[in-house]
Amino acid sequence: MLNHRRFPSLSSIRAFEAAARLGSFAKAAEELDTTAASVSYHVRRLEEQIGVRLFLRHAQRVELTESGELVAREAINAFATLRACFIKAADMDEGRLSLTTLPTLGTSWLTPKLGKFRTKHPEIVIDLDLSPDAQDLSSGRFDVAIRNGHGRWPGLRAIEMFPSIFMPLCAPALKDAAAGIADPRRQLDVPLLGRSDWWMRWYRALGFSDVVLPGSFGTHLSAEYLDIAAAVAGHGIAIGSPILFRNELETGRLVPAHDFVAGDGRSFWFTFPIARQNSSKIVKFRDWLSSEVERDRDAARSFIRRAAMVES
Amino acid sequence: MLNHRRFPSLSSIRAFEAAARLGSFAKAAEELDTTAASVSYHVRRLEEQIGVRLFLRHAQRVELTESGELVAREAINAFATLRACFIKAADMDEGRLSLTTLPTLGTSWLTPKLGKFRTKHPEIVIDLDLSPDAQDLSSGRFDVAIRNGHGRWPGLRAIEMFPSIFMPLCAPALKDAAAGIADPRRQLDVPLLGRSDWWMRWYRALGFSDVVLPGSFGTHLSAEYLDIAAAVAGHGIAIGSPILFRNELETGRLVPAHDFVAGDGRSFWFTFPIARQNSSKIVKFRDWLSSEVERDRDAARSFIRRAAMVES
DNA sequence: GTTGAGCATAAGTTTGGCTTAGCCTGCGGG
DNA sequence: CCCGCAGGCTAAGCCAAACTTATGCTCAAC
Repeated sequence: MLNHRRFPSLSSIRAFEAAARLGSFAKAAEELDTTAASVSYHVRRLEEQIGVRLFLRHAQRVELTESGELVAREAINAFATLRACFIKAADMDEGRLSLTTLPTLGTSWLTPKLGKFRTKHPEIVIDLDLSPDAQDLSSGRFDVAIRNGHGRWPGLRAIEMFPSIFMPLCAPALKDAAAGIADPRRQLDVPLLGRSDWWMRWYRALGFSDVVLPGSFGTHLSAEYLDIAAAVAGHGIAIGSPILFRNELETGRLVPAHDFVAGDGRSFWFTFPIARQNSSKIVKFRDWLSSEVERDRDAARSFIRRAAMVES
Repeated sequence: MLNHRRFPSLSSIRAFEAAARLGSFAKAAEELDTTAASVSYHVRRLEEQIGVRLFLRHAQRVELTESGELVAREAINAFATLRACFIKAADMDEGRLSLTTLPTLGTSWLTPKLGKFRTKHPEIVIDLDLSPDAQDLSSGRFDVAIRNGHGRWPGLRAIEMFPSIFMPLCAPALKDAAAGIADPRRQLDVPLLGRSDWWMRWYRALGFSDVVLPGSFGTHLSAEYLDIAAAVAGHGIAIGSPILFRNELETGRLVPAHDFVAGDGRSFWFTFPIARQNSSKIVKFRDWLSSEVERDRDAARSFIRRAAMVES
C-alpha cells in the first residue's frame, strides 16, 4: 500500500510515464536511452511502491490497468508541465541580462552606449547595477560584470577591455592656470580633484616620488565621475581616464591639463562565469561590447600608447 | 543552456521543489529526510542543467529568482498532481477486488453469498471471473483466486477452504431408480452425469478398480454445475460436492443417491500474492470468506468426516 | 563576543539503477 | 510446421549518482 509520507522513486515514475505514453516498454527504453530491462524493473518497482498494478502484462505487449490509465494521464501531464516550464524559464532568463560595474565606468562610458545595444537586441533587457565593490558573480545575482583589476578571478572568464589610465583634465578656461601642474612643488591657483592615489601615481610616473598633495580632495574613491563633473564646471583639475571621458574631450568640455598619461597596470575586464560562456545572451552582449571597445580603444590609441605604467 | 531533448535530473527537481515550497534548503532536507548538503548540491545541479539560476544565495537564507518562481510554481503543482494521483489510484484500486475462480464454485457456492459481502463492505466492488484454468495472479489481472489443488503455489499465500469431495446426487424422484448405484456392474435406468474421473474415483473408493462407465457423459470437466442442473431436472444422477451444492440438498431439490462420499485429496484454496497480504481489501475479503467457509464446513462436517480419499 | 542557524564545499562511501546475458511466449513468414 | 523475431521478464554484477560526514563561512541574536 501507498505510504503517504514517502514519494515513490522518480526514475520509476519517469519510466512509467514514458511506457504509458508510448504504450510499450521497448519504445520507452529507446526514448529514455536505456534498456527494456531497466524500464521493466522500474515499472515493477513503482507498482510495488504504490501498491497498485499499473500495467497488465501480456505476452507481446503491455496494457494499462484502470488505475494505470489514471496515473498515466496525470504523470504525462506533470512531466509535460515540467519540461515546458524549464524551457520557459530558460527563455525568460535569456531575455534579461544583469550587469554589475563600477559607477564611473557605468555612468560615463557604458550608459550612453546601452541604447545601441537595446536597438540591436531588443529582446534583451539590460539590468544595470552600479556598485563600487565587486559583486560575487557566483551568487547568480548578476550574469556578467565589468571589473577593474588584473584579470585573474577564479571561475570567471575575463576579457580585457582597455587599460586603467589617467591624466589631468580640466575645463578649457582653466588650461592656463594649470600650466605648472607638472611640478608638484608649485602651488596652483586651482584645486586638484579626484582620487589622490592616482595623483600620487601620476606624479611618481613623472619622477616625483614623495609628493605631498594639498588636502581637501573631498571625494571617495570610485566617485571620480563626480570630480569630473566638477572639473567640467570649472571647479578644478580632475584626474581621470581619457578613454572613459573621451566624450568630454571630443566635445571640448574638457582638455588635458598636461599631456602626460599614467597607468596603474590594471585594466577594465569584462567577466562572466566560465560555466556560462555559451549562454546566448552573454555571447550577444560580449560581441556587442567588444565592438564598442574596439572603436574606443582605436580612438584613444595615442593615450594608451604613451601611458607610463606605475606598479603599486 | 537547456538541452531541449534531455530532462534534468529528477532528484534535483524534487530537491528544488521542496526547497522552493518551504523556502529553505534546511527545511527541504528535513522533509526529504536527507541533509542540507544534498539539497544544496541538487539545486546547484539543476541550475547547471537548465542553465538558469533559480535561487539567490544570501548568507542565511535563499530567495527564488524570477525564473525560479516560475519553475517553482509549476514544479510544486506537478509534484502535488503526482502525489495526489498515486493516492487516488491506490483508493481506486482498493475499491475493486478482482477474483478468479472455477465456474462450479463461483456459480453454485460463491455467487449466492456475494450479496452479503457487498452489504458488509459496500465500498468494495467484486469483479468476478469464472474460468476453468488457473489464472496467473502475478500478472496483476486478478487480486485473489480460489483454486483447487494441493495448496503449494510459489509466491502465493494459500488458505484452505474445504476439501474437494463428491458423491452421487439426484432428484428425489430418482432416488429409487438409483438404488443399485453402488454396483457398477448393474445397468441403471438413469444416466450418470458429471465428471467421469470423479465417478471413477468414487467407484474406486468403493473398491471397484476398473470400472467401465457407460458413454455419453457429454460434459466438460469443470462444468459440473450444468450436470447438477440436469440432475435437479431429473435427467440423471450427477456426481458433485455436497458442500458446494448444500443449498440443493437442504432445500430437497437433490438428495444423495448413495451415502458414500469420496475425495481426491485436493482442496479448494483461497490464494493471493504473499506480497499483497496486507492489502486492506484482500484482508477484508479473506476475513469475510473465512467466516462463510467456517459456517459451511460446519454444516457439511458429516460429509467431510466420512469422505474417503483416493489418491490419483 | 559567543553561540546557533543556514548554506557551501570536499572527500569518502553506499546503493539505486543500469547493463549484460539468458529465458519465455506468441506471432508470422518461409 | 518450424524457426526467427519481437517484446517482455529475471538474475547478477558493476558503476556513477547521490548521500553522508566533516568543516568552513557568514550573519543574526542574545
